[in-house]
Amino acid sequence: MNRPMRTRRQATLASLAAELGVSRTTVSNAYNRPDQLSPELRRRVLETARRLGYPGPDPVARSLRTRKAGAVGLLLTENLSYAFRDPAAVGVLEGLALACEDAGVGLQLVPASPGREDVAAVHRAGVDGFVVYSVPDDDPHLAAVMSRPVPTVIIDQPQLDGIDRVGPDDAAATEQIADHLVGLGHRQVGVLCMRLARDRNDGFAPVDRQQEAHYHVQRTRLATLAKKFASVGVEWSAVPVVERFEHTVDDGASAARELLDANPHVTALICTSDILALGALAEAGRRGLRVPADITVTGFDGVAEATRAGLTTVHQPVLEKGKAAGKLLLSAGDRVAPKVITLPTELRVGTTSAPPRTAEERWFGP
Amino acid sequence: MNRPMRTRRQATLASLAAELGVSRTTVSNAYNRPDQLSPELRRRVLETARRLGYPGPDPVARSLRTRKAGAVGLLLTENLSYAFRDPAAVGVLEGLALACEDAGVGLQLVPASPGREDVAAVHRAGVDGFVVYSVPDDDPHLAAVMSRPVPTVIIDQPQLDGIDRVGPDDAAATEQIADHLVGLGHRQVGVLCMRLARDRNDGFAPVDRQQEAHYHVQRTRLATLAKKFASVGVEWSAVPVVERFEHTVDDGASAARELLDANPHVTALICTSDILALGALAEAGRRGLRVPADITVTGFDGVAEATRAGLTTVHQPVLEKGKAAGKLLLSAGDRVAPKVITLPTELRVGTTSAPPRTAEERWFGP
DNA sequence: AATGGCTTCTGAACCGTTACGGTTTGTTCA
DNA sequence: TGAACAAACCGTAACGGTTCAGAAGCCATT
Repeated sequence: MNRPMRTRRQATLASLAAELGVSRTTVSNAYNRPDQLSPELRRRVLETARRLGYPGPDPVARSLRTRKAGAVGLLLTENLSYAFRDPAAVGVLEGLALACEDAGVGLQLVPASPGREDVAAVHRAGVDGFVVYSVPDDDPHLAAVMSRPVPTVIIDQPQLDGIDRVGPDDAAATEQIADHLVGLGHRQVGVLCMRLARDRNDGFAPVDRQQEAHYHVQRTRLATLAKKFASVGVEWSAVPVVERFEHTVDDGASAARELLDANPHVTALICTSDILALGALAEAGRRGLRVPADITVTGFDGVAEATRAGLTTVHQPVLEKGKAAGKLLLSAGDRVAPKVITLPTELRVGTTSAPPRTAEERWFGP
Repeated sequence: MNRPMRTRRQATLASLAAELGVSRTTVSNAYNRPDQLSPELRRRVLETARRLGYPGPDPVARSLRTRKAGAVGLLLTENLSYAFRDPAAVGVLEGLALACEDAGVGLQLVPASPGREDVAAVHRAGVDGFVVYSVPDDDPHLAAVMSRPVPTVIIDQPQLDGIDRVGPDDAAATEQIADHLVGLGHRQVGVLCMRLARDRNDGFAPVDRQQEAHYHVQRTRLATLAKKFASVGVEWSAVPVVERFEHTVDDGASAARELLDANPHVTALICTSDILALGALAEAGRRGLRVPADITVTGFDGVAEATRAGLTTVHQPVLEKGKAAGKLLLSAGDRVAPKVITLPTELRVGTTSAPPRTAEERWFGP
């Protein structure tokens, strides 16, 4: 405790009313509807409140009565650090926070611990709605949110029956980058991707694991890459895909190392996030591979760091994504049918992609 | 609305009890104290709940009765984008979120819009305590938080009477960097700082504005620099200090430009944040100034980007700062006296600081 | 047969507020 | 002079739970 402990029970609206000899309604009005009572009485109420140390109507009691919590909940991935370390996630968070601020409602981060399946926090959260971001399809927290009788918006998740959704067209975005690489002539590619399921698997991900991935975004991107490259004759099951549970630049680098050690002839590293791609660039540098002359590296998301590094990537408006989700949630109730917002993506060709070296060049230099 | 609208009024604990022909207490116990009723009855309760679409006890009503909201509020600077763009702030946020997750409580970002002095959101937030971070001393939201009868912890603020506080020893940290620069021989220095008050002033900040700064951290850092440099004979009022309202790399660059245009003989740019320092580095590069041969640049905070850039800076454990604040808040009540946690700082000499060039070198090259 | 100790369930009080539909008082105006 | 109306204030009934001190029933012990 860090404030001078009030010796007796906190003053309440009722005790204040009693002290003043007015009804509780009047005190309530003094705070909420100044036009409902004379300025003089209001002044007296407020002054007595100050004298008695009454801090104003209790927010929780008010919420109960008005059936408005004045906050929305955000459920995000099991790993909190991920959300704060990934610039794309921070962008979404910021956009969401901005939308909430605009509307004057709070944004509550709901704890969703990974280990203990402690869904209770979801039930305990006093919020008027939920935004769900980057959660695996089978996460029990997601199910818990769905069981709450409040509006919900999901970001970057597969379409759920009757639920608002915000996200880019991941398949189209992936096609853009795939077309770019195919057009440049790359056929021997490798992929670095983020975690595919809730269990840890730092290493190669076989095709079945790719197809069964619980993270919608990763699943879609991999599936689209597979389709695109298969269409130009690449046997996808032979394409190395390295997965990382954690999502850091260092993990991107180690994934690139693992992939290149086993597949030195790869001409392009396709990364399902910019962060991983930045790591791949670092690893390429360490190996003395020039980018893009010796190897092409591409990312995903188009975060500021990637732009600065000249990374070829697909940009998506992460801030807008969060904002749109917030607005959607806060305008629920106006609608009757669920709404889906698809955000535009844009291929940004940087300085990290080029045609592959020919076999000759590879042996004898350019 | 995005869920099949329940045609009639939501089921409540009472209606469920009535349906089952048991008391409300028993239904409540089915959810909160499974050991208080027979497994068989509990099963029936839960099953009937499912059938009736009862989502479990209402969080707000529960909060009212138990007097626990299960969330803590975070009040941060007027500018939300700042909090998400500054890696140091994100670190604090992450630490705080981790502490909250550990304790299973939510973390609610309380909207504190800059323009409209809408303090209502602070009063409306159903939280068990507040963390206040990086808010100007005279912000009305801060006053509003103080008026709420809940524990509060402040980060990076001046000591407030009877309030827990977490922060580095900014004065000591600043002395470290000042001593380093003085030791190298720098006497002609310039300073880039963040906003000093709530009004915008992009430009030089005279001494009185520095002294009256409403942001505690900035005020302390400037005051300590002034003291240190004065002690070696530098006339502080002649030292150029450029202020920026926004806190971005670009603003750091433009501030450096403004300062160097007016004071080309400056040998060291002291920045009160790493972000500004990164901008200063960029501007130095644009001018063809070599760092540290031609000019020394230092930062503050020790964020990852700064380390990567080899910036000389004072590191402070931002993640720990947030964590400590969270733990402190969540353990309030155990204590009776307010607690102050001072975090260690560490001078990290990178590759951006060196002795100043002599006048000769400046004219004729090294 | 009385006593004590479980387990299981209940009744009533309470948490602090706002919504709703009034009543009272005073002023205006035909 | 009295009808009409606005301003100011009030009483009651929720809002949806949790909690605590028992009551009822049952069994084992003394």
